[in-house]
This record gives sequence, structure tokens and C-alpha cells, in this order.
Amino acid sequence: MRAFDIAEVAERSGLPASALRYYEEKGLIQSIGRRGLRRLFEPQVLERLALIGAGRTAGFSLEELARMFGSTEGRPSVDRQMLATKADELDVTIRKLEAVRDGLRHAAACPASSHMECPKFRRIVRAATSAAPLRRRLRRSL
Amino acid sequence: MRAFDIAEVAERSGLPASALRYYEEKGLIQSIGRRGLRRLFEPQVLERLALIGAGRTAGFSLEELARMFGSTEGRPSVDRQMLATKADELDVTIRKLEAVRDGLRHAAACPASSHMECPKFRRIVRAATSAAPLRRRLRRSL
DNA sequence: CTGCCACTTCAAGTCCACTTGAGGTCAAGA
DNA sequence: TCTTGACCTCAAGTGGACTTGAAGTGGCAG
Repeated sequence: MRAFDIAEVAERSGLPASALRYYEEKGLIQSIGRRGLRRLFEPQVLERLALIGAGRTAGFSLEELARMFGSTEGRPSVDRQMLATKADELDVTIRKLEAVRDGLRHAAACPASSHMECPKFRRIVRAATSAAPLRRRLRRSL
Repeated sequence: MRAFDIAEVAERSGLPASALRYYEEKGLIQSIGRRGLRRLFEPQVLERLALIGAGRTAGFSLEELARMFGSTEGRPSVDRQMLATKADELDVTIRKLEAVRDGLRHAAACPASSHMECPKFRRIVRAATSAAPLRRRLRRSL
């Protein structure tokens, strides 16, 4: 078994075929050829899709992901400085998320009728909103 | 100075007036009255906006935020069970983000020409994509 | 009192990441 | 050979979160 057709990639990756076609159109993945009309994919594509999924989880747009590791060809190497910068940004995001999580946890436990009256809650909200240069927000997956 | 007009809230919160009107329309904030046509806001609204910002950072939709602390009136109390569940979901998201961050950091440092050939990188990608029930994705802010 | 212009409303437009639908093709099983 | 139906393309639609534009209003400096 050398190549998968789109239905097989869809099943194994959990993504609908329409999304795979869209990703190909955007240069995020490539099919290795066709059988008649039908796209053929290397098993490798599943790892690439995993990588894309991870990047999406971290809030990168498809365009950013394409820039980061879209077409491995024609590029000297991924811009390492950019990767490090993105990692730093993610650190900031993570810290905010931790604060939000703590706020949620506290709000679930604290008996104050209005959370904004609770000094602890207010401190947590401040933590979640300061830590200035947030560039990313979270998106939902299904 | 008891009340802010929309331009002042916009300036202090960093959000455009159009977004504030939109948030009001969606029930996330309230103006406390009008001077002529113009909305007046209590200084309090800034804290609420901070809370909304924190929630948005964590990937909650405006509708979810409205449910969580939209109109404080008419609701016995925020659903504490839901808050705890959201906190748990955030924990999962945070773990994925940490894995993505580590992957980025590693990719920035690792000399392998193709990262997918590096076993360490592949392990990190797996960590970022497993931990199954992710419901949230990150969104970008400006 | 007048005029400016920051504010107002409402409808429509934008961006992203896909999804859906119509209409077409062709590999493979009966 | 014929039929089936999974796959194809391309255009248009969707949803969330706003933004933009046109047309109107009214507080306040002069």
C-alpha cells in the first residue's frame, strides 16, 4: 500500500475531504499524483496534517502555517528566528490561559455572589489581561 | 467623573467604539443611560471588558461569555459545574500549547534539515495532537 | 442661536476556514 | 458493456466577530 486516496486520508486524519482539498489548494499539503481524477497521497501526509493540527491549536492561521512549513522546497530553511518568536508569544498566551483557568476554577468554588467583588478573582482577571503583548487568541475546534 | 462616554471607554479599553456597541447589542456590557443619543458607561465597564478580553483569549465565544457572566440579573448564579468543566478543557488546551511551543523552540534550535526526520520533533508533535478531547482552538487578537 | 462634529442607527461588507451544491468524470464491479 | 457512486471542479454559502458607510441627531463651543 503505497498511496492513500482522499477518503482514506480523511478517515485516518479525522478531517473531511473538503478540508483536505482546501488545504491542498492553500499549499499546506500536496497530493503525489492522480489515479484518473482522484488524488493520491503518501502516508507522510498524515504527519503533516498532525503538524498542521498542532499549529492550528496554537492559533496559527493556515497562511502562517504555509509560511512556516508549507512547501519545504525552494526555501533555504524555515526562519528559526521567527519560530523562536512564535514560541515566546505562545508562552505569553499560555500564561494568560493559566490565569483564565484559575479564574474559572475560582469562580466555580468561590461563594461570592458577584465575582468582581472578590479580590482574589479580580487579581486573577488582572493577571489574565496584563502580560501585555498578546497577539494570539484561541479558536474553537469541533 | 461618574460616567464615560463611548470614546473614553474605547480609549481606556483599547477597543473601537464599534466593538463596544456590538458588545452591548450582544448583551455583554450595558450602558447605564444616555446623554441625548450618546451612551454613558460606568467606570465598572472597564473591568467587565477586561473579563471579556480574558475569556476571548481563552477561546470562548461572545455567546459563551454572555452565558457565563452576561447579564448578572435574572440568573440564580453562574453554573459552577460548567465553569469547572471549562477550566478542565483549558487545561487540555494549555498542555497542547506547551507541546506546540516546545516543538517551535526545538525546530528553531535543531539542525535537522527536515524536522519530521528528527525523532524528538516527532514526539513533540504527537504530544501536541494527542490528549484527545480538545474542544477549543486559539484565535488571533490584533 | 448656530453650526460643528462626535455620536447615533441600520444595513451591508469583510475575513477566515471551511462546507455545500450543482454538474461532471471515470475506475471498477456485475 | 453498462452502471454505480466515489471522486472531481468551481461557485456560492456559512458563521463569528466585527467594520464600514450612509444618513440622521443633538450637546456644546463660539
